[in-house]
Amino acid sequence: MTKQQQVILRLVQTSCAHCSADEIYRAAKSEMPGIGLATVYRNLNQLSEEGKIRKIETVGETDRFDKTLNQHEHAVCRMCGSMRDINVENIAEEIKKGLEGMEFTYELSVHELCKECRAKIEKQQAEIGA
Amino acid sequence: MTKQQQVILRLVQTSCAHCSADEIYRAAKSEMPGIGLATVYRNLNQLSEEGKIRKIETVGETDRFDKTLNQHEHAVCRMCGSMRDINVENIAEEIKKGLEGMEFTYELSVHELCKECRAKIEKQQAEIGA
DNA sequence: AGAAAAATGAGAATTATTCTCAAAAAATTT
DNA sequence: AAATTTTTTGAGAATAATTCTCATTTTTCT
Repeated sequence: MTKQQQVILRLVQTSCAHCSADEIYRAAKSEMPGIGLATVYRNLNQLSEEGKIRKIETVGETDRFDKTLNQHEHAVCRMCGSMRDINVENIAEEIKKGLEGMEFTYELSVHELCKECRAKIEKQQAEIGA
Repeated sequence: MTKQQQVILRLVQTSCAHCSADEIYRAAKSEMPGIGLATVYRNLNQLSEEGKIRKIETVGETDRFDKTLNQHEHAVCRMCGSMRDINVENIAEEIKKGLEGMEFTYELSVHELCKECRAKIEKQQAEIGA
């Protein structure tokens, strides 16, 4: 673990919640002036792949990073961009409310493997096994 | 309604489902060679604001456009990018399934007005009224 | 038809993020 | 500890989707 990685991890864990890469970059820069933006991005992605931090991707917003690992969702303010945590269990309820009162809007992005691609992968694996 | 707008609307309604702006652009170009990309984007956004078509925004994917107006969600294949419709009523259920079996991943993007901004707006409206 | 308003198209601008690659740092081997 | 290999860094270029600008064209209104 390099010094840069340590600084970045600590910043995500201790400084502002729901930070953007750029916010982390500026914070990191103030204690390590030579650090590069690419390094910040590289490590943020790496740390989130390792499960040490969580990357929050939202439609229309820049990615943010969070220390909280357990499953929860986020709501972004249309005006000021502030982000707050919302509870997974309430989603269905909140969605229903939202659809009625238009108190909020949401976009659900689901990523899967479609039937065709699943079949393709299974075929490939069978070939390797043969 | 300009000719361009008519062509664009018709293409969304009749050609490929879940088209990207670029796909619409190329299709439009083949029957109206002079059309510009900016015009396609402009009209797609306008049409979706008018509620005549629907813009599908997804984390990590380029925007797509859909003729289907009623509320439903979409699932994108991680490998080939193909998109299929999924039913709104099953969201909570599907999310739960997803969390258990990791058959798919999802990102929920909620957009709202935070308390502070709501208060700000109400204050402004009160001032105008006074 | 003529004037005013709106829409178009070409290309520049924007923005967040990733990529490239030479130099620096870290890890490993002797 | 020196030498060698591997990994990581940092600067800036590249990318890619979308929006913006603005002169020109088209449409609308009278």
